[in-house]
Amino acid sequence: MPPTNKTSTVGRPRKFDRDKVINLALKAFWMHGYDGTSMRILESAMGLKAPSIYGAFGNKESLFKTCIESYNNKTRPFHLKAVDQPNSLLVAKCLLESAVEHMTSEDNPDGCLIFLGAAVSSPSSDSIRHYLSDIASRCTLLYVDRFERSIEEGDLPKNADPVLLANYLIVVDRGLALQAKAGHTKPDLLKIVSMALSNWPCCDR
Amino acid sequence: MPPTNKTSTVGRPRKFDRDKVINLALKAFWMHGYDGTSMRILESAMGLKAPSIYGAFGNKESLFKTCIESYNNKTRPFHLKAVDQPNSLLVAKCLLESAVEHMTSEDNPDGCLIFLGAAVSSPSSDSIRHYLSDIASRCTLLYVDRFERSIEEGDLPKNADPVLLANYLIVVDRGLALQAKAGHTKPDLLKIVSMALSNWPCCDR
DNA sequence: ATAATAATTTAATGATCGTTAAAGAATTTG
DNA sequence: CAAATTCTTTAACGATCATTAAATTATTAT
Repeated sequence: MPPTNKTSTVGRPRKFDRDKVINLALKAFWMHGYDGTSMRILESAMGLKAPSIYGAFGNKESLFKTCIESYNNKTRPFHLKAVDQPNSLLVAKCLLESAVEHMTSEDNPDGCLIFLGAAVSSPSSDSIRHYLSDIASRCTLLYVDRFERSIEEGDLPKNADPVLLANYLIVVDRGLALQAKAGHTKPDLLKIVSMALSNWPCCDR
Repeated sequence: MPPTNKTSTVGRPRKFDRDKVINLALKAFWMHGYDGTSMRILESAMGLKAPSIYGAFGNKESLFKTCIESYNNKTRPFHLKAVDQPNSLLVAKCLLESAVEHMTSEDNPDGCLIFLGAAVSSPSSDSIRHYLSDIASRCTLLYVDRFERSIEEGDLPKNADPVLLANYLIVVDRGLALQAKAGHTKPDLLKIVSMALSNWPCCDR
């Protein structure tokens, strides 16, 4: 049985909120990356001692994956909102603009946990990199499917390449993440988004 | 006096070629990033023991900076070739296409040392991140200047924004680097380049 | 030859890494 | 109450981190 947020009915109850400390750990990973976030950093970020962390989450890698899961749950609505837009240009616009919002929000560290985490590859964390790359791939597929629908619906030309369009968006998205991490501001990034969308092959507008 | 490639005339001569081991270290950093590249990795990559490395390069950080310098010297010709193109579209095309070539070359690790190195930020390597971000900024400026010239020369409209154009290229460049690191192939990336350039605001063509 | 110098080798340093054993504290069950 | 269970705390584990001291080796200068 996997660990849940509910403490067992017997024994000493935990005195921290699981979701709350996941969020704290998430921000630590987001700031420093997987390798850059030591257990000492996690301890102070989460306000817990190592054995409590291990008791609740297994080890550092599974804590990281738990954080990624939480991160995905939080960002999924943005993707669903994007693919729910009425045409492909609005899909792309919605994706990139909420990405910029997400990457430059006051409440969050700069950049994107998934994209930037996949940039690192210490030998010890190759499995982390592949894990994150897989997530990015699944995310791309969501947009490929959406653009195939756009071709059927006629808001993209018949000869449009859904895979290319989706990959293009992901490349811009990734680039924005690195640019945000390098300290560029939200207005600057939004200008780039609008330029990146000015070549979109719409049929209607 | 800073260390040079020439061994002092007196004392035991070094038995390794400085430039050669810089190149070996460079590839190690390129593969694993600054933090991910331990001294053990460097020792085996360079075929040297730690004290020889320290003797020749100071410490890990200054070895890294030496590698970056070498990397810059090797990539500078590509940028100079790009800004030497006759108009801004060709400048952009040359930049992105040689970037893809560079990031997916058989001889090199995937991605871009500068861009991806700046993605990480362990507390210990914040200075590294800023160092790399500065390099990227200087690189951007090169293209800003070039596009200002393009406006004067008339191959960009008078109302074009050179800073935006340069930043757009850098964002795409950074995105391509992450995409390459995630395993995407050269043909895929070149298709994205051509899409990324299809919105270029040329006056002539 | 001897002295001086510098690179290499071996082996170790203290710090920090992720992880865990052992003991103490808090709760439910019988 | 006592027993059982589970979390927290303290303190440590071996491994690895970047770095260096000391001894050895190879070369030039005298």
